[in-house]
Formats: sequence, structure tokens, C-alpha cells
Amino acid sequence: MQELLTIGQLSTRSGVAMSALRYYEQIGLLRADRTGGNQRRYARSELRRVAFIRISQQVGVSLDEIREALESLPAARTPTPEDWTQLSRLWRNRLDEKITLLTRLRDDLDGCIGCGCLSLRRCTLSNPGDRVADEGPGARLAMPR
Amino acid sequence: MQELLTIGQLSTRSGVAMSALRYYEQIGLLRADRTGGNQRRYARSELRRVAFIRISQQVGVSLDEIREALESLPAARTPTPEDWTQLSRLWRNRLDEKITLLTRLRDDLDGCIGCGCLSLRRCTLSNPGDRVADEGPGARLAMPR
DNA sequence: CCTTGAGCTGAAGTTGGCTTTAAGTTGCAG
DNA sequence: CTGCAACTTAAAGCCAACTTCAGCTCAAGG
Repeated sequence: MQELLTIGQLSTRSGVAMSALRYYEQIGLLRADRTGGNQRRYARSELRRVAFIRISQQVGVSLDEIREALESLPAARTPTPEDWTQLSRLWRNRLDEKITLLTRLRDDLDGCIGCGCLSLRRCTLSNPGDRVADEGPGARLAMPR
Repeated sequence: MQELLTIGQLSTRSGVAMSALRYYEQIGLLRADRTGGNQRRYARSELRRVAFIRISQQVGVSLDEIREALESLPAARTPTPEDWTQLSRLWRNRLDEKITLLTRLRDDLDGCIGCGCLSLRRCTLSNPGDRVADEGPGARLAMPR
């Protein structure tokens, strides 16, 4: 089994265009060794990173935020289980938030449909936990961040 | 209680910039009546739409797709409960997919952390249901759409 | 009536996330 | 050692989703 992947191989295996992979490297999301002739050679572990990046992106996280997360992994040494645990904890919160938001949207959409109103005022959807009730009556979006 | 909202009021209540609201109107996501002096007056129901738009966007849906969804609501007549049910069903699938993806990411991240590997090859994360196994060995991202 | 803040338009500018292009170099199979 | 696909770079281009700007008009309180 090959140790290192060419950019073409990484692209095929990850389903991400080569140009995108180069772009990710440029903005510090991926790293690659070079051959004598200056061609990229990726460690197999970069596949994990690409998967992490694309899935995170799919659910609305910016590349900037993804980089921040990935930067918590030390570049100098091989990440320890503790390093990964740290990263995991960070993202668990973020993911939990998103899941909650989505589930609420889905259920409230269903709920609102039930009564035929799609009222985002009466629903918790746009006003979770009535957090903004003291800002006066009426609907108001309560978004994370 | 006021019947119609000015753009400033809609902006304040929705937390969405006026320029964004005008943009949404321009691309057909919102509709507004006009005063004699050409100023926008929004029906209160537009508040629902804005909430729907922003929440959908939060979880990675494009404005184009959102418009498609909203277009399933008839402009000519007041939407019936059936109209809303249709829209709801459409989005339920979409949302279910996203929720599944997110939950898997979260759980697998945890699981991988457990063994200290964050292996996206062995995990279902990047290869749900081994859907791509017959495309050869190794990791490959299996994304919806 | 006057002032002032809120709103109007169209056009240009911005940011994120890439893709495309041009012109050249590398690496491997035959 | 040749030929050709795969690779390299920098720069330009592109699309989505807005924001900003200039120069104006409107609406409501004093």
C-alpha cells in the first residue's frame, strides 16, 4: 500500500477537485510534502482532514472556522488522543447547536403545519426559550452567534 | 397593532439588514406593497418568511433553493393548509438528511476519538452504508446531492 | 413650512470559495 | 530515451450573497 498520495489520487478519493485541494493548502487547511520535482505528496491522514472539512462545510461552517478548529491540532508533533479529544469537545458543542436548530425547524414546521399557520411568532422556532421576550412583543429572530 | 411594517421595522424585528431585505425582494424571496411615495410596506406574514429564510440559510441551504421552496406557495391566493403541508414535506426530507449527516459527524467524531484515531475510513462518517465500496478500496466521501 | 431621519434606486464594491487559463515541468510506461 | 498524462504556478475570472455609495425623495414632529 502506497504511503503517499498524489493530488490526483487525493482528489479522486475525496471527491474534491484538485483546484480546491490546492486552494485549501493555500489557506492553511491542508499540508503536503513535495517531491524533488515540486509535486505534492499527501500523507494518507490528509484524507481525514478533507472529509472533516467537507462535512463541516456541508452543514454551514466557514473555512475560517474550520481552520481554527484544525489549528488546535499541533503541527509540530503527532496529535495525541488528548489533542483530538479537545477538538472533538469544541465541535461537539457546535454540532449540538446545529442539530438543535435543525430539529426545532423541522418539528416546528410540522407543528405549525398542523395548525395551518406556520406562525413563527407562537413557535419556539424563532424565539427559543423566549430569550427575547423582554425586547417587546412580536417575532424576532434569535440566532446563534 | 399596526397592519404593515416599514423596512426599518422588519429589519429590527428580524435582525436582518435592510440592504439584505431589499436584496431578497430583488431576487424574489420577499414581497412588499408600496406607499404612494414608493416606500415598502411589508405584511406581517413576511416576518415568517424572513425567519424561514435565515434559519434555512444557517444550515446550508442556498437562497435559490429557498426560493424554489417558497415558490411552492401560491402567490395568487392565500396558501391553504395543504400548500403548507406540501412545503413541509419537501423540507422534512431535506432537514432529515442534514440532521442525519450532523448527528453522524458528531457521534463518529466521538467514536473515533474513543479509539484515538479519528479514522474516517473505518468510520461510517465518510462512507455511509458502504455505498461506495464497489468503487474500490479506501476512503471516499459520500455526500448527499 | 421646515427640518431631519427614514427610505428610494442603480451601480459599484466586497468577501468567500472556488475554477479556469496559460505556459511551462515532472514522472512513469513502453 | 521518448511521449504523454499528470503535475506546477500566478493571475484572472466567476458566482453567491450581500454592503456601500451617491444623490435623491418621503413622512412626520415642531
